Amino acid sequence: MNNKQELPWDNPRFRNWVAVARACHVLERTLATKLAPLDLKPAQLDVLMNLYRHPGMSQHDLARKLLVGRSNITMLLPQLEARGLLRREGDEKDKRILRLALTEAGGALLMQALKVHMALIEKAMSQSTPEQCDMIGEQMRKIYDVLKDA
Amino acid sequence: MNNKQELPWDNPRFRNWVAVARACHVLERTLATKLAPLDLKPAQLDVLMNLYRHPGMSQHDLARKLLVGRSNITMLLPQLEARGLLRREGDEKDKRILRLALTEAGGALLMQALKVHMALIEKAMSQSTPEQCDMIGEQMRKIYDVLKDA
DNA sequence: ACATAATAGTTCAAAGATGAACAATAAACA
DNA sequence: TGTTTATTGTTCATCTTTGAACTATTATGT
Repeated sequence: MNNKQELPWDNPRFRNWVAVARACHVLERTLATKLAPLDLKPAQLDVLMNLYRHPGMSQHDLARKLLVGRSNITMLLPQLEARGLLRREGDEKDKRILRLALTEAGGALLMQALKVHMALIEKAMSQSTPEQCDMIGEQMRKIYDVLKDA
Repeated sequence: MNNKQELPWDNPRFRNWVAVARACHVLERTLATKLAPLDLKPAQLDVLMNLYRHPGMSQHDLARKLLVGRSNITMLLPQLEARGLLRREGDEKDKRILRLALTEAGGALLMQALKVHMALIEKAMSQSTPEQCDMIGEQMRKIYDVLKDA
């Protein structure tokens, strides 16, 4: 047997990444419960956030931003559209594309949800110094870049 | 309108946390595809890893380790048990409890999967210095501690 | 122009995750 | 002891997520 293989638990990179994953998981979970009063789920909040920042984006663009399949978007949007939180209108030039935008109500709900989200992130990240926080963000962006098309 | 509210995108903590979440998401996704040849999903690998480190743990303990509901475990284990990767046997003293342990085959598959997982994490984290890596882990453990019972 | 590729979005079936209600067992305590 | 409360694991209905077809539209190449 190849027992000479270093066990991952002795490897700092492994242990530290596990910590990242756990922190992510628990924050996502907590966010879900805190958003419940607004009748919003984290995935839906992600949609609203992206539409706020990139009005007029297509469903395909949105799916890529959210690291999610296109069909997921198709299933996700009608609920939000029915609640009057966003609009979908066909592109003039390319009839395949649906352009997405927040409605007024969508923007208002987003602002409420962002307060919740911000408060949670503040609580989580306020234990790090600004320098540590920036460094973490920097490293994570590197990770994303390395893996995004692997 | 309360436009004085600082928008989260201008807030370093927010931006940096978003980067963490995205890195996590993309790594999990990548892991899923790399694990596919072994017919293992990340959630199943998590089970095997925990049983390796904590043989004899109960399903309840496992659920808490994985930050997941007990029913999730109930649905997850039979597949792995049927593949002969783990054993479930009732506790002598407390007949409610099922004690879990890897089989030989489970351990062997785990070792294969760990190579894949390690390689991926190495690829992701090798861009950070050991000091940065440790600092990230340290901060993430703090986040977990703050949120774990919130 | 015409045939072929690629792209945007949808549909659908299968797999996963979740939480509430439940059965069996153990613990607390009167 | 007997009754109440907690705990463990399961079941079940519901909701998400996913990936593989599929349709409609646009781009590409000859």
